[in-house]
Amino acid sequence: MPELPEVETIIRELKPLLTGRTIKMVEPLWAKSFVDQAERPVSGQTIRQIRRIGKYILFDLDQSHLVIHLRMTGRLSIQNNQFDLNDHPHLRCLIYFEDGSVLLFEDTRKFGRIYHVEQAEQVLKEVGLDAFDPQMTFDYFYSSLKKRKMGIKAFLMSQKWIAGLGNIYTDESLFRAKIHPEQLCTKIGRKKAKELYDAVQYILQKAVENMGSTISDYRDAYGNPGQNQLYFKVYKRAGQPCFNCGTLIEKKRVAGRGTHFCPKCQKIRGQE
DNA sequence: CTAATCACCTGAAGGC
DNA sequence: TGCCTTCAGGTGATTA
Repeated sequence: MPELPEVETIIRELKPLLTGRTIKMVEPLWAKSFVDQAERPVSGQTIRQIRRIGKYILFDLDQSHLVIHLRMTGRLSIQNNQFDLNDHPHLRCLIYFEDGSVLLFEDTRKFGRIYHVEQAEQVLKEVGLDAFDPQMTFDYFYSSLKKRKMGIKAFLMSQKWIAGLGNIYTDESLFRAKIHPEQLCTKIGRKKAKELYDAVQYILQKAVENMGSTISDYRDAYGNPGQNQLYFKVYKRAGQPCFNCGTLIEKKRVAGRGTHFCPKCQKIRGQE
């Protein structure tokens, strides 16, 4: 479910509410949801900083880190008082704070994880620079792109060279840049790559402004859906006319994922 | 190195 | 109504 814009929305909401709070204890309700790989106990530590790298949420504690990935259906929310367990059938982990508040981790499909580690790198070793990292310049983007002998969709999705894009925003970015998802990276010239870089920044920024996209499961920390799904140009629009040219949007499996694109606007090119 | 296929899970939707 | 298949905002392991 959540890609960069959804995760960004959630951490912006959690930051003022949780920074400075001290953890009393963590209670996993589904054992796999909480992975404790740290020597030091999590209890008694205070959240000093909340940040994000790609789709990962990081709580920097005094001596260690909580690294959270929501995968497909994970949700985080804060309950300040008594909450009714009956309202949360997919509750997987609870983080209790000294002041009486509780962070709920709900996750229907049980793919999400909360890692407790001494070093965040233990979890993030395969994750590249965040799409919004100041070091993610066009030159950086293009130099990693032109070396890869893979399709452009696989490149954008991998998280290794640019972190934060998932299936929705990859398809939307490629449509905006008018690049076919199976276009080989090595065949994308500097000019076209710049259009893609700009498209990625634009698409992600607009999605953050719209508080993320909700297809079915995604909710922010207050339980609200996003609004960005109202602005999709290709995602979930198979069989509907392209907003540019009227050609029907196609759906095809690319890089293992259902991929939406306009066959006329997004042609595979030999070079450009 | 890259691509493809599972695996991990649950629930919704469509076909018959 | 019910059964079966397919699909889903993700990633990690394994196999060609």
